[in-house]
Order: sequence, then structure tokens, then C-alpha cells
Amino acid sequence: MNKRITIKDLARYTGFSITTVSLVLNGNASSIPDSVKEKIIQAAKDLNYIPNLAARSLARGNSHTIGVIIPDISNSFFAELVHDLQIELNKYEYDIFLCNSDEKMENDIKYINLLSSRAVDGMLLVLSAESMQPHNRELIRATLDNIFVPYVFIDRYFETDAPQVIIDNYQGGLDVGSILYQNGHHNIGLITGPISLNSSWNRLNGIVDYYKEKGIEISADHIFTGKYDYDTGYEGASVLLKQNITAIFAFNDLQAYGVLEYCKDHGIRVPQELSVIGFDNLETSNVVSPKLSTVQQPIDELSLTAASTIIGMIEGKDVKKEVKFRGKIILRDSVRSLV
Amino acid sequence: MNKRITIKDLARYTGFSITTVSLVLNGNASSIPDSVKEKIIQAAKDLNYIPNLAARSLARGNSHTIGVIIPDISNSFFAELVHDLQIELNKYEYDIFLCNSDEKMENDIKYINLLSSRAVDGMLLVLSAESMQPHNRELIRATLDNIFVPYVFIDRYFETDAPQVIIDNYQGGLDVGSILYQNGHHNIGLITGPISLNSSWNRLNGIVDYYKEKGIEISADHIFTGKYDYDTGYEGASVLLKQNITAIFAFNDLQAYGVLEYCKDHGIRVPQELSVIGFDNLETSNVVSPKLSTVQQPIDELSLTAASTIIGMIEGKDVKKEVKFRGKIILRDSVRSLV
DNA sequence: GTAATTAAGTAAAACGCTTTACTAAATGAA
DNA sequence: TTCATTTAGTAAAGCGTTTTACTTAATTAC
Repeated sequence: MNKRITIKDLARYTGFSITTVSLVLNGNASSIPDSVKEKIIQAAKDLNYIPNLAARSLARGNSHTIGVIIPDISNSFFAELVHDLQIELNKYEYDIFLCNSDEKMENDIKYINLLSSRAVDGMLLVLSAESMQPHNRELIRATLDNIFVPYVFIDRYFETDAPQVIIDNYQGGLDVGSILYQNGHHNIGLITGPISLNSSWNRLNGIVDYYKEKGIEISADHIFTGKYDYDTGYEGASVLLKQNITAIFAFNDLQAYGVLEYCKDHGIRVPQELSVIGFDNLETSNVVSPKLSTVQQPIDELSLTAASTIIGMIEGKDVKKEVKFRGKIILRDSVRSLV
Repeated sequence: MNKRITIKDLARYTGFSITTVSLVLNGNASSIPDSVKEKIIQAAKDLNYIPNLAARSLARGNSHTIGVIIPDISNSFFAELVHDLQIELNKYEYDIFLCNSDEKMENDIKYINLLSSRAVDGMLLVLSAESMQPHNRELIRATLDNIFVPYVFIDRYFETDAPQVIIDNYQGGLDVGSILYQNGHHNIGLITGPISLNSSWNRLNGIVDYYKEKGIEISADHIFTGKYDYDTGYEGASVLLKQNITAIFAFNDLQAYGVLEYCKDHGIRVPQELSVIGFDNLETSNVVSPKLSTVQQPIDELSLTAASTIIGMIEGKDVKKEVKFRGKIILRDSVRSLV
């Protein structure tokens, strides 16, 4: 079986030194005549030379790789995010090393260290809900303090000195409030995500504040704390529908699907008897029945900004400490007007 | 700013040699007394030592990393697959380097080389439809011939000497045929995926053969060639519904969603006027309306087998050249019986 | 008491690449 | 002709780790 071709083989084959070969292949060969360059480049092609990136990384002290930690790749919001991030980072000639924490703090820590071990040049972080709980934050911060690599938080806010590229969730809460209120829904139920997540907390405050300003207090028994997944959506519906409400705001689409399902199972017609609005605008939200009204997160803008921010940091530029995007309300069929 | 701690720092700090430190940290320190071991391990903790994996990879000639190439991470089938693969490979202490080809052959080639460059210990491949087209196969094979790393194909068959871990798509076609036929659907339409994909080709042959055996020829104008995406599902429905059919078999769920959408837009009731069956059993197929009947691919078994196969190859064991799994028919509400 | 064995630890090469500082020859300037 | 400059290239150190072969000191065997 053949072995892999190294720069040494190329040197031997062409008769030039290792230095010359390296210089030519990296394009820094100002003092090497074209005839030599051509020979070396041709040889590299002929022998199918593929550089060893570990060696390069060791020699150069960088890896042209960005580590990305997300909570759950099977959640299509994150899948989409990763997809877009890859496209953006590729433009800067960076690759992604992807890690999936499965919403476990233990994995967040493991992967932060792993990425550091792999000498990634930067990290993009969407930490697990667990990691964001007040009593865990210090541990995460300590872990981060030990890695000498720049990082940026995306989508989920985590208080540190590092930059944050996020959605303005408070505004999102206000916006949903405005839609629901103006359609005459004065008694509403909320299915939040984990309250340790800034996104959840801010959406909650947004909508509560909106109603408060209209003179309506949303009481605690109209609020169900979910986990941003299908099952807690279903469960939330079962709990909230014991109250006298005309609409449910699920803090993400997955939970909204759970609500729709509960309604189907119990003969409650949406939107005739209950209006439902979600958050995220997953691709399939256009296909569920009824089509789900929701808030679209500008994943493309998030990705674009996150990519340019981390690259900026790597290149030693000054970057914005916080960039917020406003979600866009998408009205479909799951909310009806009572007025 | 602090620099990263290396094994050298640890040696200086503890007063032992680099060799000793390395030996202790790797657990091969048979001749080192426990007192020394403890000191070194404590020092590593105190100084927060994180090994440089590029250096290790260079020295050891491996990376404990498996490269995974998939066509589209935003397709939830692949997202799920990646998720499960990660869990399985972690059990063997391997990490994943994930690449997303976006269904482009150009990217398949680029990433195969990139992964080789990164000295992954093995690759798991789901190549793009483009790469599988007859006139492109040689190019892919040539690329693969140049990397000295074992690889395994998952989910999409590609003819080489390498092992394949796939779904028995022919059987899947037969199974769907049997369901549809036995429910009295004698005039059916098919929305396939790209015919260059073995999955598509075999599902097609399976169902065609089933009907043929029952004495029914599925004619060409009852077959629409899609691209395994939502849009071609929608388009396929618009074309096929000009024929006199009572059921559509969409070769994946995404396309089935497109069909459902078309029906909604045109007032065609499913399943009363048209039965629809998909393939994949995406998580959301339980939420669309009506709930979609489909064929579940055993992603967990695929992942398990793919992981053990590639690890087996890395360890120099003999592995099975082909493992096929049978999909499981999931009957929900989108198919009705005419008998 | 001496040779053989074991314990405790280390020096140094190697992995493949980059990069700095250098040399030697050729060319140009005066 | 002589010195300065440019051209064409190379030697060698270094990146952080692993690992083999080795040394020295302590212990055991007889």
C-alpha cells in the first residue's frame, strides 16, 4: 500500500530543498524563478501531494478552523444555523469543527476544552440551557478563562466580555404581544423555554410588559415553563387549556407543534377555538396544519455577523460587543382575529 | 496575556523530564512511582494543561477523528444521522469532523481531500447525487484512490470495494407497493428522487416490480423525477394530478410535504381524494396534516453499524462489505383504503 | 562481595511543515 | 577592478508531542 506523499518526497523528487518546495507551495516564493515554481507545482500535482494540516498547524500556530458548539443538531433551527455558518466561514477560508452538546453542560465544558486542544482559531458558542443556569455560570466562565482563543456567543446570550450576536428577544416578545392584543386576545397563555435562557426570559418580559402597558396582568397560572421541545409544548397546552384563554404563545415552533397536536387530539379547533403563535419559523411551519404564525429569526444575518465577528477578532480588529437582530413576524393561519 | 501550557512547562514546573510527564499523562508509566505520577497529574490540573492535538496527531500518526461528509445538514434526516453518529463514535472516543457538500460534487472532492489533509483516521460518506451520476463516478473514485484512509458509505450506495451501510430500498419499494395495492390503489403516481441515486432507483424498481407482478404496469407519465426536496414534491403533484390516480408515493417526506401543500392550495382533500405516502419518517411527519404515512429509516441502526464498521477498519479487523436494513412502514392518516 | 536484575527516569529522534537567517553566485554600478 | 546589490536557493531551528533506546542507581540472588 502506498504511503502519503510529504513535502520531503517532493523535495527529493524535484531535486530542490524542502524550503524551496514549501515556499513555492505557499506562494511566498518571491526569489524563486518561474521555471522552478512550475516544476514543483507540477510535481505536487503528479504525486497528488496533500499537505498534512496537523504539521502545518503546529508550525504556524493556527489551524484555520473555527469550533462551533450548539445544543442540538437535530433541531432544525441549529441545523440551519450551522449550514449558514459554514457558508459564511468558508468565504474566509475557514472550516468548522462542529460539536453537539445535547443540551448538557458537561458536554459544553468537554467541547470547549476539546476545541482548545485542537487549537481552533476561534469558537462560536450556543451554550446549553444547563450551562446558563446561574449556579453553573461560574464554572463555564472558569473554563473559558483557560482557553486562549477568541469566542463569540450566538443566539443565546451569556454574560461575559465576549461579543454577542443575538436576536432581540425582548422586542420579539413585544411584537408578539402587539399582534395578539390587537387581534383581541386579552387572555393568553405562554409556554416559555427554560427560564435560564436569556431568550426565554426576554421574550417573557417583552410580552408581559406589553400587556402590562395595556393594563392586563398575565398571571402565573397562565405561564407554563417548557423546555423548547415538542413534548413540553403538548404538556403546556394540556395545562394552560384549563384556564380561560383564547391564545397561546409558544416560545418556539417545536412547542407550538406540540400545542397543535394536543388540540387535534382533543378536538379543539385552531384557530377557531384557540389561536397559536410560535417562534423560529422552522421550515416545516409552513406545512403544519393550520400553517403556523410565528416569528422568523434572521439566521442568515446571525451567521453573517457571527462569522465576520469571530474572524475580525482573530485578525485582531475591534469588533462590536453586541449585535441584536429583530425577528420578523410571519402571519399565517393559526391566529384569528376576535375583533 | 497568558500563553498556553505545554508539556515542557509541566516538566519545568515539576522538575521531571518531558518524557516522564508524557508517559504519566498517557498512562503508560509502568516504571514511574506513584508519588511522581501524583505530582505530575496534580501539576497538570493546577496549570490547566490542555494537550495540543495537532502535535499529538503528528507524533502518533492518527487523530482520533472521523470525517463525515453529508449532502445537506439542514435536511433533518441527515441532521439526525449526524447526531446519532456522533453519539456512537464518541463511545469509541472518536470525534467527528463534519462537512456539508450542499449536494455538489465539487464539494465532495474538496472535502475528501480536506479530510485527508487533516489526517482523519476514517471517513463516513454520503455523497451528493451529482457525484453518483455515471459520468462522474470515475472522478470520485480517482479522488478516493489517492487518500490512504479507510472509508464507508452510508445510506447512499456507491459502487467500490469499500463497505456500504444502507437501507434496502428495493424492499422499501416493494413494501410501499404492497400497502398501496392492498388498499385498492391501482392507479398511482410516483415522485422519485434523482435517479442517479441508488436509493431512488431501487425504490422505483421495487414498487414497479410489485405492481408488475400484480399485472399492473406503471407508465412513464405516472412517474415524476424530483430532487428529494419540497419544491419538486409540489411540482410533482401538479404534474401527476393531471393523470387519473388515487395515490402518490413520494420518495421522501419532504416531497410528500410538497404534495400535501399542493393539495391544500387546490382544494384536494387528503386522504379522501388522494392518498399520500412518503419515505424517511421525519420528526415532523407526525405533525403535518393529515399525519403522514411513511417508511421509517432506522437511523440508529445505520449509525451504530457505520460507526462499528469504520472503527473496525481502523483497527484492522475484517468487516462486512454490505449491511442492509429494512425500513419500517408507519401507517398514519394520509392513506385511505378503497376496499 | 559481586553479578544480575529491577526500578526510575531521561536523551534524543521523529512526525511534516514553516520560516528566519544565511550563503554563494551572478549582476550592476563606479 | 572592486564593492554593492540582487538573485537563487538552502540549512537549521522550531512547533508540541510520542516513543525507543538508553543510563544510572538501587535491590536482589548467590
